[in-house]
Amino acid sequence: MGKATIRDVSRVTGLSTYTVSRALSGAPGVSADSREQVLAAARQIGYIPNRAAQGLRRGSRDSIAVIVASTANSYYLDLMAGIQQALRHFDWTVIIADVAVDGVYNPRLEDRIVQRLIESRTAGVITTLTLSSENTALLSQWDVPIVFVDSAPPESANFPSVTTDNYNASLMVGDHLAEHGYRDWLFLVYPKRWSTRVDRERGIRDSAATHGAHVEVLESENDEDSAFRTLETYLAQAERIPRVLIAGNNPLLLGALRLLRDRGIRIPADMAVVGYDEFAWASLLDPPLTVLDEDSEAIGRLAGQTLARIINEQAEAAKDGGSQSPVYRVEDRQQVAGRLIVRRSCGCYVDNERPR
Amino acid sequence: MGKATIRDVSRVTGLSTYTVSRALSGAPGVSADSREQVLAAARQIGYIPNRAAQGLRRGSRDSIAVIVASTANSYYLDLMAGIQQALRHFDWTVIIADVAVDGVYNPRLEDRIVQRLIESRTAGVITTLTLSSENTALLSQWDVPIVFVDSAPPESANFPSVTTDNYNASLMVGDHLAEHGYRDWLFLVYPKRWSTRVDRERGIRDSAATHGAHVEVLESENDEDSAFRTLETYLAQAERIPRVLIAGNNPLLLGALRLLRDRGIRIPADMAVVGYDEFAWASLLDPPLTVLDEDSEAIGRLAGQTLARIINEQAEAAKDGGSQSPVYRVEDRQQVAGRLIVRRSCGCYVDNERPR
DNA sequence: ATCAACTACCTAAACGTTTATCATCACATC
DNA sequence: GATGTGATGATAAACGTTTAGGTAGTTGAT
Repeated sequence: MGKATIRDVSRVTGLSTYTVSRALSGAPGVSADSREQVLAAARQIGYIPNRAAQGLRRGSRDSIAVIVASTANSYYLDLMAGIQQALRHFDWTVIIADVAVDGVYNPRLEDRIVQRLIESRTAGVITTLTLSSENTALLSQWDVPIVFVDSAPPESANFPSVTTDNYNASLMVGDHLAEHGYRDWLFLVYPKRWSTRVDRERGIRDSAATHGAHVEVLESENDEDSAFRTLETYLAQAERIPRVLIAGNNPLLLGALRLLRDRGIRIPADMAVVGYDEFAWASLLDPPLTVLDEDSEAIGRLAGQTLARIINEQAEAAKDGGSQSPVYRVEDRQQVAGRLIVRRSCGCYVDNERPR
Repeated sequence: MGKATIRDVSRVTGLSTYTVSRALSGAPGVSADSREQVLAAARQIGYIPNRAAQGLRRGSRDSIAVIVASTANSYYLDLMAGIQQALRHFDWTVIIADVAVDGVYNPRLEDRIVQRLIESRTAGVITTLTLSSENTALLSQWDVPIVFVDSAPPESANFPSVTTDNYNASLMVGDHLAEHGYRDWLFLVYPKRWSTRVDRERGIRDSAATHGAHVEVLESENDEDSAFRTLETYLAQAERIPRVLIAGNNPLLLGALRLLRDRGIRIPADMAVVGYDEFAWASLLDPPLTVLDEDSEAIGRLAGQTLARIINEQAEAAKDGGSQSPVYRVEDRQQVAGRLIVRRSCGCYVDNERPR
């Protein structure tokens, strides 16, 4: 049949819906006998509870949303894995909300999605980008906790955040390049909407300053094709090619590598290359790539744990008749250290990746 | 406040909840004046409808689930992009349900997730793996349409499916290898649970038979590490290394390439390599990889379109008092042609990837 | 025998919507 | 003046759960 309700179970067993409900949820106040009966009957008629009704009645919120802009970056896969890991033992459904259409960020879609999340009374949000202030406010108004990952939260409400320590990461990159003696760097980077940009750029600039290197910052849209074209245009008008290319993230790296290959620019002989974000194929490229590894799985795990804790505390407080709004702690602004994986594209001849 | 209900809007405007409801949904039977008032009031007090209540009352189902096993394969990204594209203009929420824990498929999790999908009265399911027959039956019982992508549906109910034409794809691979004169192939492949395995293997075997080549089929679990170890064990006991390695999918390819690099086996001089599934870095590897491209975005698009049509037809039929169960058509078993992208790992010296 | 304290269960009212049914009013028609 | 006809809106009953408040029945102490 396919649509048995709790009342059907009640009818079949001759017990009230109250008893059935308690029996099914494992709550006390039901004899072992009755419980047995209920479970048997439920199985027999194929009863499966209706989540919408449950949610409505208990005012429960049962899903968690991860907001991303264009999942095309494989970095999200690791992030998601971490999040799933942290939330595995809770009973939330994790949903991915992509605010990009055909790979490019779309503010109207962001609005629509946030609206939608509130409509379905989402329990919490993990966002990989700085949401519009309207949307942040809206979510807060509806008491939906937000955790920012690899993106800057608005200063206002000390929102929790988990971020790579991008500034120090950039210093590591810069210092390593300086050790090679390179003094002429090109930093190809995505727009400031992805706020990690700020710290990454600051680190690179500071490091350059320290070592007396010159750094050019070249902004591209956050996708492979834009990176290709931006770099193409830049090289066309540059007097000489920079000694080093630093790619702000994976898609940009990909676009850049394509261009360099087409141009026949040799790595690292003509131009050394360093990327942000480790990825599966990095060690198999020609040459193997030196990258700054973000450990996005750890970031995801941390974000998931933090969000879970906040939601649970919030539920606790609400049960005791306290405030509905989530409580954020100062120590929930967390940074995860990155690490530099040195391979050959920077000019080193070592390959420190161990086989597994 | 953050929890205005339709009754609050009703109170503020002095109109009944009936009128408010109709006004908000844009249904007829409300004067322009009242509608105006309602909208203004709703905005003013920050009313946002409660999806659970709506769903409960109208019995509507508003999300679509994509079931995958371990998203770690980047092929899913393209697939998802295609699905999202097809469903963009409908009002469903697309959720990803991963039935793998830490990257390995978990049958208990599959059960739990299907249960969950029914609890939340999911509108439809796209699955990338052949679900257990219990779960397929369960979903059918609850009238949830299922579309299988790159996986074999059970023969029973002529479920719709969208698949690469794996048999012909494998013939293409085999034929190309034969042209090179290779006669000793190793096919490294994932378990039969991912049912594309069957056609892929059949194609390879048939092609080998046609060309008088010998093919060894080596089964590994569906992840990088297993592939590495399986191949390692195989090579340890093999008399000589095969002339060709065909990797059944991306994670296996990755594991295999790692091993070959560690062993110092040169590609294609010692061993030619061909993979299934195109991916962004394929052309940048050393050597650039010859792969069979699946066009998973097209597959996703097709699957999304098909599912949308079926759900809508189902809703239509239900409205006219007809049957609730989805109607599947024979022509919804669709195949998408693959194409061989020839680069260098197979032994060819051309690189036919055009720069963009 | 009375009362208290359980246990096991029931009845009925919620939760926030949509909608079937009914009511009212204005106007036109005869 | 009686009647019909649309338009607009109100009332109340659903949808499938959970749960507050209550009622029996049993047991044990007094």
